[in-house]
Amino acid sequence: MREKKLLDKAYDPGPVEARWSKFWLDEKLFVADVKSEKPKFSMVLPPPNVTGVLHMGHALCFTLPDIIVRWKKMQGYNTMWLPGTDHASIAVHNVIEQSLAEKGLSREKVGREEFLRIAWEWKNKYGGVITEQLKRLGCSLDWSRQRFTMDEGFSRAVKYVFVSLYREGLIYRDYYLVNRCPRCQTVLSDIEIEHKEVQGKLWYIKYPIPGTDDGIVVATTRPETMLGDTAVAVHPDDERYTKYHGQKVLLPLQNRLIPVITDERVEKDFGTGAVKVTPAHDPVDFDLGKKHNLEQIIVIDGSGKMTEAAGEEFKGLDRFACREKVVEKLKELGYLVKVEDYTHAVGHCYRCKTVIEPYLSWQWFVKIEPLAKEAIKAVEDKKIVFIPENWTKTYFEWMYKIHDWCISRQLWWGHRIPAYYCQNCGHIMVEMDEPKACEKCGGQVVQDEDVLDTWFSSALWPFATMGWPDETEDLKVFYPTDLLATGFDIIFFWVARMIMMGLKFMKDIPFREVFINGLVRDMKKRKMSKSEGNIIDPLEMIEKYGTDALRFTLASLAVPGMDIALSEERMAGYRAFANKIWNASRFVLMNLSEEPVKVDQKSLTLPNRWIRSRLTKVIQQLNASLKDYKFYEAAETIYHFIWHEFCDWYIEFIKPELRQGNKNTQAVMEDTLEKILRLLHPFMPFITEEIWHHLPETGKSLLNTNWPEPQPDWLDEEAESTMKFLQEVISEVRTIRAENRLPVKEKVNLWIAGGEKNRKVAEPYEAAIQLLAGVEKIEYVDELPAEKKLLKGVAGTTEIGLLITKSIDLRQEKERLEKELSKVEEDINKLEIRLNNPDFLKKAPQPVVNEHQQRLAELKLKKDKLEKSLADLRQE
RNA sequence: GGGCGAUUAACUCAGUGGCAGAGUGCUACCUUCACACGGUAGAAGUCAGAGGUUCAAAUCCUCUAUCGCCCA
Repeated sequence: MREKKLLDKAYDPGPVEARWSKFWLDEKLFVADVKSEKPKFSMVLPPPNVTGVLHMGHALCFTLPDIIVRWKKMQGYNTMWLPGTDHASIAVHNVIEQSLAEKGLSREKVGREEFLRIAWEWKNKYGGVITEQLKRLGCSLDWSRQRFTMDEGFSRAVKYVFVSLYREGLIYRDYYLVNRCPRCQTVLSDIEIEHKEVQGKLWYIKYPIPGTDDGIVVATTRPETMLGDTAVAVHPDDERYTKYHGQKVLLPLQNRLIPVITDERVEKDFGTGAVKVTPAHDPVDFDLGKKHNLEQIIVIDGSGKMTEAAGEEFKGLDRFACREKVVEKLKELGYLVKVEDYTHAVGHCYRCKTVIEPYLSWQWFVKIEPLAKEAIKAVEDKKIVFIPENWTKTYFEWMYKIHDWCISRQLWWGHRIPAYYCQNCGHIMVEMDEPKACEKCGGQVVQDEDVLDTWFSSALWPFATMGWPDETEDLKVFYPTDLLATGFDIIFFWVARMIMMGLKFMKDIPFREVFINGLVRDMKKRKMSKSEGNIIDPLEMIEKYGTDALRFTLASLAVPGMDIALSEERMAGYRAFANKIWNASRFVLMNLSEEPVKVDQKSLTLPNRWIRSRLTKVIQQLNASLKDYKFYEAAETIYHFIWHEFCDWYIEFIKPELRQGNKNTQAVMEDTLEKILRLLHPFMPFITEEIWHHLPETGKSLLNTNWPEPQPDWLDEEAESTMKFLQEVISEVRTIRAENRLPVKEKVNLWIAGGEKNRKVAEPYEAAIQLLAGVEKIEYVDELPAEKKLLKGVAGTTEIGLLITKSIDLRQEKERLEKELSKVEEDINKLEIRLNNPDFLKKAPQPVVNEHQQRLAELKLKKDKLEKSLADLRQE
């Protein structure tokens, strides 16, 4: 006797998830074995910000690869999926500064050391939130290998990379115009700037020629920068300005004489064709200034305030206040010619949305071209492939016109730049360890105040997490990784840079495939954002619908290359699916045989042959879909199979056999459910694990079982077509019933035409037909008698009739048949047009023609039968 | 301005040349002994528009319109 562990009537995800989550971790089921003989499958998790809380984007980006990892693990791979968090320089910095501000403090007041102490304390306290949330998603992450981008080993790797690149000349320091966020008080790289269309103005300002009434009118969107102008530029071919070449104009408000220069880069069509040149505050002007040897006058400082150089009147003003004052002043003095509305793109800080200020300063840069070249080649040679493939183009577009990467940040939380300056002679030393004194003059050294861009360290994630620069076992076994799953928004920030750094320092690609998932949006396809208030919180969804439902929803919506419009209803639908599986399993468990039984493949009844044939095809389909990361297709396949084949037909069909105590059917039923649980496990790990443990004779974890192999000898086309016929008969009876308002309780007698042939097929399964169609008695006849009072229908090409006792409204029945007839006639018409076309017969492939002909023949048969039934009806 | 993508049932979306599909919602009936988080049946489409290629187009090509995103 086997122990029967029955299930409750409804599935309650909460306790089940808590239990298995803990079990998987306690039993270390996700921990990879570096000594394993199995082939490896490795991934690194895109490290979420340590400040972060789980949002739907994470949920998607982590659920999809988890499906792959669990699938691979069950397929016998030694899987390793490495988790961790990112130190998120600016984000943490902002948090700490804010908390200081609340206490009336500032980072300057507490000092660097204390600031970092507070930051670490904060990290240790709150940094684990997102990791705990990740565990609730059920991701099979190897927590024994968890890393943090600022842990000791990682910091060493970062320093090592900086020092090597510097020594190779790929990192340099330069006085350059960079993007600075006046609020975050740091510079940013090009790609950390978001360009947004802004309704602004175009101010036309006259710069007079001294001693005349004449002058040059320039147009600008930023009048406040005029205080730092050092030239006016025109196009050399612009005849309007030829006479001014080589002249000087007077800069209003500052009363400085500045030259008129010529340059091809000036757009003749913009404004008046003459532009002011502010080398210290505009990227184009910066280049012009270098080319024409112009002075760089800084009039706006790093906080967005006007400097001394802006003049007594403006100094200390905020840049926008200054703009107003400059405009007012110009107007007053008669220099303002006109003002136009003007829409243009303005750079904003990607973190705090403040308008970026171009800022002239000493910064560190990575010389990117040599690195990019290799990274482009790796993708060109298809050593790394993007999925979907069209992201390759986006990657190339960016890589071809890539700029040097500004990596210094004026923040304290992060990897401090290992550059040391001699206070005596100014010599720069870049070292792993702090030098005691200047190597040249023996003078005292101070370390660079700045830290590195967070992405500089994330770029090392795939190998620094595995112990690099040491030659570890992990690196040998698990690098390069097989797959990286991430969002398209960080292809530039992260993916491209990992490729560059991986190729540079590991001499090998960091991953073979990059799966780019879509963005999760709301039902109106808007981005989810706090300010819109349209956030769907994954944790809330987990509470309401269960993790499995959330995971399945995300999988079913994950069409590669498409954004996801998420809705709660969908999740409710998949919670219902979970409940459906639960109850189907409940049924199976209630009907399990007392003794263990083996399936006898040779003597299976139809439904068993059918379900095993279908199961095999489903496994094949799932493998194909998952191989191509078509999660939606895989989800749909398993959903349809479980609900609409296993539950709707198989279970219903075998009920009579179970009542008769058919042991072989019990065995197939149990075996099929067990395989279903395995197939569904990657998508819905919790409920499947729970149900599986209710089955007798299982093991430690479903995760340790093998992914079912398709069994070619289970394929059974004959069983599938017979089953189809029986399904059609049952459906037709149900349709006739429904259309004629015959409740299931009123038993009817069923007549099936087709004589002995159909008797042979249907007779063994009469019990099932009776049960599923509400039939009392089944009669087999060659043809349905015309004189009988039968409600007639056509199942496939077989005529069936329902003999009823009570009289019903025949008008209903007539309408039904007429409607069906007209549909059939329409289809016949379409097919005939095609089949009467000689070109079609000549040019279409033979199988297609055959298929059309066969379909037409079947439809004609059906039409005849429908017409006959209608005629009978009219006679009554 | 350059690039990418979308437009299919009321909604959200599958569908890469050969019968127009799914889920949800809707309508009607049914509390049948796994499940009302359920069952059965049904209605529902100018596949954005125009042209072209083809025996055959939702699918390939061209143009147009609308909407999104990325980069200047």
